[in-house]
Amino acid sequence: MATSTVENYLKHILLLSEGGGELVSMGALATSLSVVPGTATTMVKALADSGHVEHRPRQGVRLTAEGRRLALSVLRKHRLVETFLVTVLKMDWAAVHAEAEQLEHAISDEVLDRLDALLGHPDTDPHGDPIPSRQGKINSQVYATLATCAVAKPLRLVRITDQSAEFLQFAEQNGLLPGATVHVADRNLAAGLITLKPAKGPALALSLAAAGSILVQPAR
Amino acid sequence: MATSTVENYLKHILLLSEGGGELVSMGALATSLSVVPGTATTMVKALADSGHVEHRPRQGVRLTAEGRRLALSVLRKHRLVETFLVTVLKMDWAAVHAEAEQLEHAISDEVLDRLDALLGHPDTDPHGDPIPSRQGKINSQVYATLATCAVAKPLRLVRITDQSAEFLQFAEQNGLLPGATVHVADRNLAAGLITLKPAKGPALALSLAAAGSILVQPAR
DNA sequence: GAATCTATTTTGAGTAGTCAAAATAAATCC
DNA sequence: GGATTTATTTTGACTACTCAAAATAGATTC
Ligand SMILES: [Mn+2]
Ligand SMILES: [Mn+2]
Ligand SMILES: [Mn+2]
Ligand SMILES: [Mn+2]
Repeated sequence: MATSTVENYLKHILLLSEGGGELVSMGALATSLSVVPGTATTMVKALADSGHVEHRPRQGVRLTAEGRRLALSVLRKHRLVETFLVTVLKMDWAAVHAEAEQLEHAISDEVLDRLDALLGHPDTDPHGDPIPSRQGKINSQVYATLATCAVAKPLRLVRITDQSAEFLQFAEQNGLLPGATVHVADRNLAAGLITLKPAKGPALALSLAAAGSILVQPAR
Repeated sequence: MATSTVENYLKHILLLSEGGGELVSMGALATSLSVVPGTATTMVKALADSGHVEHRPRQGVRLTAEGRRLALSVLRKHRLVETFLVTVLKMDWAAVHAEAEQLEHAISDEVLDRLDALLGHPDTDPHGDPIPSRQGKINSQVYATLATCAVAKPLRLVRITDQSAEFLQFAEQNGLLPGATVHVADRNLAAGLITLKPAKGPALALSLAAAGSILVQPAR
């Protein structure tokens, strides 16, 4: 059995590599896992020995097929657990990430399957993050963000990629949940902000950085 | 935070000490945890340094108030998780022990409270094991077993103390679930077995050893 | 009151993961 | 092309377990 440390390394490599393909630098991986770079190097070499990753010294890491399989299974657990915590236990969507970070390592495949069925086989979690299928398929569709989308067109909010509790709380307060309908009233590159008009509720201003972590698609 | 190893040691000490009071021998503890005796000694000394237990060299261990508090909280998580797995996810009651053994270390107090509410604040788990309250109170009532109870009197089945998957499967197959009504038709000390008559279903024979792991109380 | 048996403890060593700090390689600057 | 900056790797050390095997303390037997 893979330890939870191994599972975390693989999941972070997957998330940092745009789906598993690109090389991930030791620095980025170390930062993402909150360890020092030397630790990441040491662990990645062990992961390479066990066949979970390919390590190109001085260049980065990449998942092997087996590593990717395991990483996707951890990600599936993480996101199904988040969904359960929000939809069944009615927990705050800003709090569930920390919980799922632990539970993803403690849940068996058997429990996961039953959770999946109980939830009606959802394909996204409460944040709009795609849930990998049992077979390891994951929706990798590329969406526009509020920083890059068309102005003055109706949009459906798809996903919030900034997982920080503060941002999620802010988003919820302003009705910015996946499924909500909005449009960008104005985008001012010079000032570095956009004005957003939700279908319901008052207009609000967002920095381009914040806008960039909200994914949308054309509505209707 | 206590590691899951520490949590397991404390929980096993609690379970082996009839509620936390009596001294538990290193041998019994080591067997219960599936480690060699030297390992148990080493860990118990560390646990004593951190104030979770009192170690009487050559005699045994006992929980401190703090150790007991922590052990009860782990036990509460274990049993509420088992209850959730059986009543919500409809899992086999013989399989949930292994699952809960992991999940008990990954569940936060916040999630636990919500699980408890979802389940309607149960006071026993699917096996009839008492669930400690949030405050650490636990029903320590002493029950008769099918090996010691009155013969030919109506009985209500209270609890199955043998947690092995085989025995639980056997019990379920024969309708021996907590709440079931039975009576002991005959007890033959010489042959070492009893004949049990469930309210519904055919009579069946049980060894005294097996009978001793089924707790009952007078029905009606 | 020794000799023996049994449970416990100690010792030495190994695995998994981590950090601090020094060494090294690669990229960038002049 | 040589010096400097930056990222990565290596080294040495530490924590939290764990086991095998030797040492020891008690209890039991003769
Ligand atoms: Mn995690
Ligand atoms: Mn999510
Ligand atoms: Mn456990
Ligand atoms: Mn139980």
